[in-house]
Amino acid sequence: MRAADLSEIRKLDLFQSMDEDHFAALMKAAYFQTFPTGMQLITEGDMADFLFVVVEGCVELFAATNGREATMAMVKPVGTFILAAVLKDAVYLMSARTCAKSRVLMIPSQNVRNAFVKDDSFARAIVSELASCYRAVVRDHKDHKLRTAVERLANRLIKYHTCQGETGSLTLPYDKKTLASLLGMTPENLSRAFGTLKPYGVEVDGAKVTLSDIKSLTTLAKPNPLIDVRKA
Amino acid sequence: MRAADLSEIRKLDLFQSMDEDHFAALMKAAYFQTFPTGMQLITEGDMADFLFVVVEGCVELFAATNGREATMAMVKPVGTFILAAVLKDAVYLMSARTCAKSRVLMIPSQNVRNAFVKDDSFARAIVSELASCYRAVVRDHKDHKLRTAVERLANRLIKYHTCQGETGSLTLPYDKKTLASLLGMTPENLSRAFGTLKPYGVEVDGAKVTLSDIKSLTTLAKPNPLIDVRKA
DNA sequence: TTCATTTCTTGATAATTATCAAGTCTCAAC
DNA sequence: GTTGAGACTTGATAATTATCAAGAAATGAA
Repeated sequence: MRAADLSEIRKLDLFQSMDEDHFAALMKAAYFQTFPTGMQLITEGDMADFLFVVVEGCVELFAATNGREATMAMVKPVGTFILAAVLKDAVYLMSARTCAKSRVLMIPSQNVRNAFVKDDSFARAIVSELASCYRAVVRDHKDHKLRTAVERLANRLIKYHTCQGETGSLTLPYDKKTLASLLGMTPENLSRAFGTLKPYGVEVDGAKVTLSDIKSLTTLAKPNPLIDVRKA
Repeated sequence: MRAADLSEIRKLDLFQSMDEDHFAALMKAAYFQTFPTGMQLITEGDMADFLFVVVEGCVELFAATNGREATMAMVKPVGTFILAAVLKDAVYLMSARTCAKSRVLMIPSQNVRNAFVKDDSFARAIVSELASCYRAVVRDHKDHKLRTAVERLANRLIKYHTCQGETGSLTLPYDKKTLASLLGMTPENLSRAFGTLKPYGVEVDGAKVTLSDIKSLTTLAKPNPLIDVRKA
């Protein structure tokens, strides 16, 4: 691994306050690789060999059963995935594929668990990350159990709008097929949901969305801080 | 707190290998209380004051927004809830109420975080518990994104049947309204879903369900070890 | 017991969401 | 340019799920 990469990784929350020796040991065992778009990194059901850290690009977590497939989450820099499986030394519950050219750090599970035991600071960072992931899934689950598809879309648009600086317009971060699956609907329904939101000032042109009546959109969406995250 | 209670709690996975002094300190600050049925213990949005451990009885985790309410999970002995909120020193994302007379251990958040820092064994147990909770929510989320209501019910029945000894019949552990909400449907729809499963050998009489054709029910349900848990 | 409450079920209907089948559009390769 | 693939949209239709209303069954208190 290059020195530049190392110092970059060292800055990540997960490793920042870690002991120097422990960090070096961890990195010695790790792989830092660049993957092209569309590369499947892990498959649900496989044993958790590595902890993954997305340093650049974007990774889609998805799951399938009985011929159906659903996008579970999108991991952006700097985020980890399948931390729980690594800690429990269990199988992955989700598959992962890159949805952009991505730089990914792969740390062998056993080394993560070793470092976890040896390095208290690392352990705390891991727990913080795991708790965050947990809360994110709970939010997502609430979103799905308590809202209709149109409401989920409306809230998602408000979220993107907020994150992108509240300029009155926003850019969808993923293609519509992926966004649809993430929101738990079919691509056809996403199209129609955008149509439903037209009277609320939502205008779509490709990946660009303009919100001309945020007040009425908000009235419809009823965003809830206990479901919709501020950051990211 | 009574000595008998103390020794019982000490046996729980979470505290088992904890240092004696640390355990004593934690328990000195804790409350061990019995609550009647239907008591609301926490409300989503409130700051996480306590970590809860259900020692006896049953607690329902639920969430609400915009006039709608959904059961998110049921916590049975011995299980914790809102661990992530406590560790992150954040607000609860879910509310909780007892759905039976319940004995609950309440440990002040700050004490949990202190013990977490001081006691490595406790920290490891906490992480294991948190990772398990995380994986449980992921499974639940997959269940909802990848299956129809009838499929969710069929798999749930198979799960209960397995847990209760595969005798050809099972007892629903919650009332049907709660079960419906847990499965993400209305009570009316649960009734109809049971009707749909009749041709697959599912006969309902109150809380008792008999499965006379498990093979055909399984063919319909298509249980998946990456969604449906073995234990519990 | 009786009454009242709650739980559960059933029917009718509406809303939501999915599926199937074009059709348009963009974009890149040839 | 032409072609073809993939993304997206739209319409028609079907399946799924929810809502509203009423009735049956179980439960519990007086």
